Amino acid sequence: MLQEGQTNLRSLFEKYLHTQRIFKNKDVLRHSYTPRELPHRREQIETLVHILVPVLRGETPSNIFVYGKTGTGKTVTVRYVTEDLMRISQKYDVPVDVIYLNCEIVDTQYRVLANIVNHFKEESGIEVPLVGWPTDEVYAKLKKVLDMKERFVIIVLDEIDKLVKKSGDDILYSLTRINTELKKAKVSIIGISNDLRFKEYLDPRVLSSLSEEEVVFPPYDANQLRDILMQRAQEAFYEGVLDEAVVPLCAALAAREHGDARRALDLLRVSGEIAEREMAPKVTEKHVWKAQEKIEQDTMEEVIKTLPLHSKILLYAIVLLDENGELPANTGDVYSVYKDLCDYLDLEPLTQRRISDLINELDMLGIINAKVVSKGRYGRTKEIRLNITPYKVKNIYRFEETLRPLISVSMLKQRRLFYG
DNA sequence: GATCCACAGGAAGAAGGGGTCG
DNA sequence: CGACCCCTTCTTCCTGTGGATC
Repeated sequence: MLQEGQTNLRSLFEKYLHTQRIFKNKDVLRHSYTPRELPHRREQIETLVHILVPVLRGETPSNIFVYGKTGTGKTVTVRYVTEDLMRISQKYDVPVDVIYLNCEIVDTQYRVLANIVNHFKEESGIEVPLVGWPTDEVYAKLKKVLDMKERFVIIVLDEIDKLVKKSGDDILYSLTRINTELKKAKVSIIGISNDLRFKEYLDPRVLSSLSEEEVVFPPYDANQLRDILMQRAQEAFYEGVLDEAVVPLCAALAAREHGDARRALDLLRVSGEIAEREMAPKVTEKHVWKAQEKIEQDTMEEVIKTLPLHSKILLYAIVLLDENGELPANTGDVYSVYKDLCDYLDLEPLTQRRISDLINELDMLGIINAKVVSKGRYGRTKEIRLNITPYKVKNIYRFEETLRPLISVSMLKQRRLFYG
């Protein structure tokens, strides 16, 4: 029995092992990968280098504020330039430290300071615990650690908008002025943000010192995305497995979504994964379309999972109407089914006024379509349609304690609920 | 043209959570 | 710690409305 199971398993593995390989190195397509060349970012690279080059002459560089939408190459470019700077600085014997912090994770004043101090822990022997110390003591330690020798410290604060939104701009105020309190070390800051309005939240004093220099990253167009993908595809895939049309299609689809290079890379990677699973010899346009659909479905699934409870019940009411062939339905229909579902779950239903707003929210999220129409004599209402398959919704609810009972609910023609 | 349906969606305020300050 | 404010969610009450039908 066991013997047989083992052979089966082995042969199953072998079946996959010996099929055509698609990926040579999939990591090249990941967001975190820093390529050797950055196409179409030459201008930004040169600007950054120009701002940072004083370091090599022993002068403090300006603080830099970098902004642009997601997937425009901000992070990867800053990493590329700072890594190069580190390399060159060793050659010129200038001590430079680059500290990269992602403020989505390091999102409080304390954590930022602690992370910087701990960056030097091997050299200084000082380590700050992740919680517990008073903030000003960490700040004092930071000054001490930085000032242990002559050096330049470049602090990269990625997604700096998240930090400011959560913890205010005090930390930035301290950091931009820390140089006046240091004798040996010099600190510069590179702030990266994809929220342009974020500058409005800043104290004018912080803003002026933080954005001594600004570097803007415009979105890529389809041609530029194609170049980026081409370059990565060469390293990521085996020769000849990519159909000619694949890269241009990925680029075009991603360009439609405000020129997001991450999206383009995801598309290419998922296309390859789908082709691999299908054991296809080549990645074709067909796989790209499937990948596009899969990515959209995945994000949609994520959105539904995080919906508040009553929006989920409301969505289920629409799902039931859809299964019964009663879409498009209007607000009143949906509300009455929703109320019945609340009854069944033993929950107080929300008012129709509130549900009307929730319907608009689902519409904004693209899960449903709600259009205001006038039916003359028969009133003004919304026409509500479903944008996903009922099956997907049920699949998600299957894993949720409170909503699982709904899966066994169906609806009879007279719109009476039936629990089977 | 008047009527009138079935809501849309604005206003105000209650209730509750979260954060801040002295 | 309470007092305070702000924000979100939700209710109550309300006025407004496009166009088929009378």
